[in-house]
Amino acid sequence: MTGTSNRSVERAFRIVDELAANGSGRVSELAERLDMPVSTVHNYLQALVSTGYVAVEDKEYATTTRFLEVGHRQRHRLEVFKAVSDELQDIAAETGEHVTLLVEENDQCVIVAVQEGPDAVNLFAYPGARMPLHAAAPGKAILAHMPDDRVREIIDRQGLVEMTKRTITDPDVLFDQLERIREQGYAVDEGERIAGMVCISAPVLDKGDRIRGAICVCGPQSRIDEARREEIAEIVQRAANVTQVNLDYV
Amino acid sequence: MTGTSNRSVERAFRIVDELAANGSGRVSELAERLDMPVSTVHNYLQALVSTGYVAVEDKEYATTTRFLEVGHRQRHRLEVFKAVSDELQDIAAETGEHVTLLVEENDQCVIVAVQEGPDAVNLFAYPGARMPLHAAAPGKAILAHMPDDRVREIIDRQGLVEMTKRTITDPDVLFDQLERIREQGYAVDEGERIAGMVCISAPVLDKGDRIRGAICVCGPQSRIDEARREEIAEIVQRAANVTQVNLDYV
DNA sequence: GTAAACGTTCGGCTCTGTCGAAGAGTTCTT
DNA sequence: AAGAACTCTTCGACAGAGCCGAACGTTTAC
Repeated sequence: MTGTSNRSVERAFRIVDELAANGSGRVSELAERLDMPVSTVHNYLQALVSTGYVAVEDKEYATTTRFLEVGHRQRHRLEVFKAVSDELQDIAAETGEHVTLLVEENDQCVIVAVQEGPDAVNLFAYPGARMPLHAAAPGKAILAHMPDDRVREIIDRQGLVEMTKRTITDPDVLFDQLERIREQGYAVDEGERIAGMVCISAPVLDKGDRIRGAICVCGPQSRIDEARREEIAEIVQRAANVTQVNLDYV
Repeated sequence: MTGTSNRSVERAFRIVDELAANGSGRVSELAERLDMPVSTVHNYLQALVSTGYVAVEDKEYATTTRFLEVGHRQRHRLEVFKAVSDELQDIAAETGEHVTLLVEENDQCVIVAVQEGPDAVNLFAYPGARMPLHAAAPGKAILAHMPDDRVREIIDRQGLVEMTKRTITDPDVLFDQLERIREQGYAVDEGERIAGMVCISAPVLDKGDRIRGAICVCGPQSRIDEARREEIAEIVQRAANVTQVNLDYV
């Protein structure tokens, strides 16, 4: 949080980010894109290869499965991930839609697990995908159960970025909604993050009422009318409840 | 490959490895385990946090979901992963056992995807998990379709480490087996990597006969007799075949 | 309330990462 | 074929970045 940092570490991960974004890259290509000297990039890539986190084949550098490994290990230690166990799959089967488990991390809302039901639309949703907390149902469900001043801090740091015309960009409107979410026990968004998509999400709280994550169902607006929305809200809340119980016995 | 390296990068990833291995860690704990000065570890952790790959909560440092993200993005670019699509799930349902997709990376055999059938035994198998190529059916299936001198190089670099009493440790025996695997189209191991487990695996080749990965079914010896083994071999080979066809049309 | 353990900041020294330039390959053009 | 244009890799001298001991805060334990 203070100014202390390490240039090499920063640069190494900038290269990793670039590789992850583009799938792979060559020395000079990366050098140009990152605005670093070719020989420097070359050195970093060598160093990264020797760690095993990057591999090279025919001068094409790419991240290795080590990232998958580290990611999966971490996920398995996320208590809420263990606690949700088969619930996601059950909901996906029951609703047919796209089901996700999300947690808060670094002021953002991150997908931890994805389960696609038989009718799920093809979203760009994969474990690790990030989105702003204010701009979707799961994020709002999470914010609703954070202390108000923490929410304010997050708004200060991240702002209320507009993702679609319907995204909430006024803090007062947001706080009103959070209040309502607490009352009704679940959150809804209609195209606030992705136009034409409806998301319904219930928070997962632990024994001490601390927010641990959210379970979310997403589907196209055309398929999810008022009645179906309540139906799904029921299902999602039930799953969140089961998860909460599991959480306390882990 | 040459001596060129970068101490900071090495150290940063050593810390990441340590965090991944133990789930999380505190400054002094890591300092001791990695034999580095406390202040140095502190600096690195700060740097890592600022990259977003590590997060800290109550002095506990842990890797973030960023690793999951990078890993999943990479996986989606693995052609063989796309090509195998729903085959794994189908095999898992059909056989009831533990089904995996594996590829070669850095002289090792790495799990890319896991699908557990209803009767699957609880293996310590997750995406990113690594094993020696010579010590299990999928690795042997992969080796069988590499040029001989490449296999020799791998043996030279990695050795034939003994994992159980049945692991192949003699190069001649290994080469004989590879020959047989090529003839019969699939590989088998009986407790060569994990005592009591039988694995049956078929290679996935592309148009140019280059090896791209292997599909593997694992189950307890007690449940998989000679007849069932052939049955599974059929299924695995069929799936590998479908994958190969998909691969050529991606 | 005191002691012990841990986390964080500071700053001077040194070693390490840095990057230009040259060398070695590779691919495309003429 | 031979050159031109490119990329990758090696080398080495220099400067500034990382390093770590020690001092300072802060938390935990007893």
